[in-house]
Amino acid sequence: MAYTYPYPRPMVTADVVVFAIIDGDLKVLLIKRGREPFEGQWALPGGFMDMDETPEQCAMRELREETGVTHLYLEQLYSFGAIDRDPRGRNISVAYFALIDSTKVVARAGDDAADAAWRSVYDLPVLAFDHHRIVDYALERLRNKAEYTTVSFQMLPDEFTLSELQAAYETILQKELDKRNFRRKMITLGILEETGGTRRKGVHRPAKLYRFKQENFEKLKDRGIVFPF
Amino acid sequence: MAYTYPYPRPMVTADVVVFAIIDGDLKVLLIKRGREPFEGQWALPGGFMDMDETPEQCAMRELREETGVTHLYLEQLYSFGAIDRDPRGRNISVAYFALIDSTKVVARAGDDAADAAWRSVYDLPVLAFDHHRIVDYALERLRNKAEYTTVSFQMLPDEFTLSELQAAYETILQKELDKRNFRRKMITLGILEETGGTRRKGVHRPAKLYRFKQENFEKLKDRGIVFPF
DNA sequence: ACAAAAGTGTTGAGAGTACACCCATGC
DNA sequence: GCATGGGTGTACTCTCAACACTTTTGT
Repeated sequence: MAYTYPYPRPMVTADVVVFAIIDGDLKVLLIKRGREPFEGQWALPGGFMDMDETPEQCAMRELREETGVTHLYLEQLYSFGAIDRDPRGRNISVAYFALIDSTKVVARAGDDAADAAWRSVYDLPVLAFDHHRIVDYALERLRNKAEYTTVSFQMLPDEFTLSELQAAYETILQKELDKRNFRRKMITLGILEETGGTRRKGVHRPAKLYRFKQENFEKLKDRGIVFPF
Repeated sequence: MAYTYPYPRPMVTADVVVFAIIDGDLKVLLIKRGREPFEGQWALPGGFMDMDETPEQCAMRELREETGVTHLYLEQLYSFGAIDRDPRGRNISVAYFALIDSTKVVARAGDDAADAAWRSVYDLPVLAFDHHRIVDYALERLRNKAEYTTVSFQMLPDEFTLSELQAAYETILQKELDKRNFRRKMITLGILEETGGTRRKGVHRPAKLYRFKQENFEKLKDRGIVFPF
C-alpha cells in the first residue's frame, strides 16, 4: 500500500525523555535500537505517529511498546526539526518530557527495542539522531520546573519522607540544600500532610511519612507562589 | 508531480502569534484567509513547511510572505496536533510566539492573504482552525515570560521612557504597577542606561530616554534574577 | 553507650509593597 | 499660573540564607 500527496510531506515522530530518580541518581530511560538507522545504538523511546493518534498519544504508545512503561506525568517539550536530523529523510520530532516514580516502574525491552535501560543523565552513552540535544533540553526544563512548581513530587512514591523529598531536589538541581530551611519551606507551604506512618531505614530514628496535598497546591498556584531554594 | 510514501504522513505547518503594543493595547497580527478552507475568515499567519526549511524558517517565511513583517523576536511555542484540527486532513502545526516593536513594522496583506491587520488580543474575531487556542496559549506564555525575563523590551523601540516601559508591562500583565517601585526596580537591576536624550510628549516635562543594556542583563540571567512586580 | 539519620529556632539582610508630594515644561 | 505627565524616599513586612545541636532508634 502506498500514500500519494501533491506536495512532499515530512515524517512526524514523537520521542520521550523519561526521568526517574534511582539510587540517588537522575536517570533517563533509553532503548537500544533494534533496526537501522543507528541499529544497536542507544536512543530515546519514540517512533512514527499514526494518523489516528495525537503526538502525545504516539509518545505514550511508543513508550509502552518499547519499554512497557505506562502511567506517568507527560508534557510536551519541544519540536525538533533540523533538516538533517534523520538520515531516512525529513523528520519532525515532537519531543516529550516525562517523570515517573521509580518504585512503580519496571522497564523491559519490547517491540523494536533490543534492550531498555535507565542511564544516569550525567553519564550518557552516545545517542542516535539528535537525541543528546533533546535530553539536554529536557534536563534544563526539569531544573527550571523543579524551582517553581511541584513536578519533583512526580518522581516520588505516594508516601515519602522529607529527607527523600530533599534528596530528590538535590539530585535534580545538583546542589545541596539546607535541611532546616528546606523543611520549613515545605511545611509552611501547606502542600504536605502527614500520613501518620513512619519509614524505618536502617537502624536509626524512623522518619515521618508525608503525602502531597494537591488541593492546597492548586490554591497556591493561583496566587503565583514560587519555590526558590 | 506527486509524492508517494509507504506510510501515510501528516501535513506540517507553522503558525505565528505576533504580539505588538499599539495605541496602549496588546495586539495580535492576523490575516484574512484568501482561500479555502475558512476563506474570508481571520487566522494566524502561517502555512505549509517546505522540505528544505526548518519549522522556524517556515514561520518566518510565511510571516514575510503574508504580512511583510520581518526582523522580530521569535521562539517556538507549542505543537498542536489534534486529529481534527484541519478539515483538509491530518495536520501538525508548530506554533511560534513572536514579539515586535510596533514602530518598526508595517503590516500589509500579501500572498495568500486577502488582508492583514492588528487586532486587540482582548477583542478577537472568530479565528480559523484552532487558532483561538493558540493565541490563548501564546498570551499565557507572554505573561509568564514578562514576569521573569526581559521579553517585554522586544516590544519597545530602541530608546524608550520609563513611563512607556511601565505602560508596556501594564498592557501585557493587565494590572497596574506602582510607579515608584517599578522605576526603582528597573534602575537598580542595572539593565537600563540613559541615552542622554529626552522625549517631549505634549506640553509637559520631557522624559529621559533609556536603552536596554544587554550585557548587564546576561550577568543577571546567570544569577537567576527574577522580575516580580 | 554509640552510631546514624531525624528533627528543630533564631538572627540578619535584602526585596517587595504601600504610600504622597514636588518638578519641569508649554501654553 | 496652571495643567499635565515626569520624577523621587521612607517605613514596614516578609522571605531567604546562614548556622549547630538534640532526639530517636537498633545494636
